[in-house]
Amino acid sequence: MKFPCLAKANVIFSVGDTRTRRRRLRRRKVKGDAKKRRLSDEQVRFLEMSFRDERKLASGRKAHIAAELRLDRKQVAVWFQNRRARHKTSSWRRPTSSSSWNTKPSSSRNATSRTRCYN
DNA sequence: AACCTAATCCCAA
DNA sequence: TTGGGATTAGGTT
Repeated sequence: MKFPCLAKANVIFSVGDTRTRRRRLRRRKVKGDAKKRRLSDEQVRFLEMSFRDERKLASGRKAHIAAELRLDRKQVAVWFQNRRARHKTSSWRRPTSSSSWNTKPSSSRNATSRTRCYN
């Protein structure tokens, strides 16, 4: 398929917090084209606007955004997912390279802060 | 089935 | 090394 360097790069290792053992695959390289990283300013602006309005994509809003910005729905979904994830955990230092998994704040993981605004 | 989270990957800056 | 788009595995709606 599209993962040339993938064939034998199938690694299995456990992720700290008990939970489950995830099988992670080394990802593709995406051939010579597609060096379209980084969304443009306009796009980010629009996305942020929508994010403030409603943290979770729903209904046709995603499709509208995607159409407006000329992006894939997938891309919009990914943006929202990353946004949510990276904002939530911006309090405690994120792992940065080695050790990663064992180093959560251990305290103040409590709470009631499961507040998701279901609209 | 589409969507989400959590973790990770990976590459440009 | 970091930022951030993309991918993965597994869970939820």
